[in-house]
Amino acid sequence: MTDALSLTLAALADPTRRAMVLRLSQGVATVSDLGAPFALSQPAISKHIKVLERAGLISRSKAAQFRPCRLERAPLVQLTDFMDHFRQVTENQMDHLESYLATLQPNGDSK
Amino acid sequence: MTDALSLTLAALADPTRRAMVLRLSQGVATVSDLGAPFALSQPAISKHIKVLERAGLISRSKAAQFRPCRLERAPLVQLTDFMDHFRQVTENQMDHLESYLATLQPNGDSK
DNA sequence: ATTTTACATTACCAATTGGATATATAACCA
DNA sequence: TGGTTATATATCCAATTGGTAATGTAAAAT
Repeated sequence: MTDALSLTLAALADPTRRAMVLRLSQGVATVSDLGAPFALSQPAISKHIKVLERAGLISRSKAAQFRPCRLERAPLVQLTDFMDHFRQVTENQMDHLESYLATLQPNGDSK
Repeated sequence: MTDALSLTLAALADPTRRAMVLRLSQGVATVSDLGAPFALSQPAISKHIKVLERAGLISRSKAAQFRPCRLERAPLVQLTDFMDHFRQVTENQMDHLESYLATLQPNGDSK
């Protein structure tokens, strides 16, 4: 399971890491920031972050003792592109309802 | 890792299973159909399919000796909804280019 | 009735994962 | 200098995963 998309999906297949990534979608955060919400040991947090980093979902810089993390868009874009393959399957009932209602318009011609 | 979204992501974090799911997005297929493209033992195929089933991504019916599989939309919708949280991050340059070009139209008013 | 087809289940294995504790490193602070 | 803060690394462990070969089962086909 060495390909990029698999790494991304595996990294996101954990609620702790998803919460971290959601947090990072609001802006940069340190390792401690990311770990604060969880009742986990510090090494456990470091491990989770390393998984995200290995998947390319985040990158880390350096500032004093801190390692600020920020979200990277490439893997998210790749995953979104993959999900596009299922557009036909996932288009929801609201969408269908809208098209259906459109056919019911009192002047229901297409132009 | 027992929640629905984690199960879905873990199930998709494997190229074999992603290929199966893509195949199923084109329509129903039997277990053998799904396994045919891969150099894997039959139990390995059955295992992969069971992972997809456990994640709710597919359901199986019965027809003679066959167990036709079909894609279920709910987990895909849930995942798409999750990805929507990153819309701001993933909106691509094409989108931005389009909006930018719109501002350059020779009669660039909004209506 | 027997064989074949399609699939599931079992038992086993190596590798990976998610957690913990304990220890190391490195920068800031007093 | 010494202590504190932020983070990483090293072990260790149990559970899960992805694969295999062997066997079971149920319906179809001959």
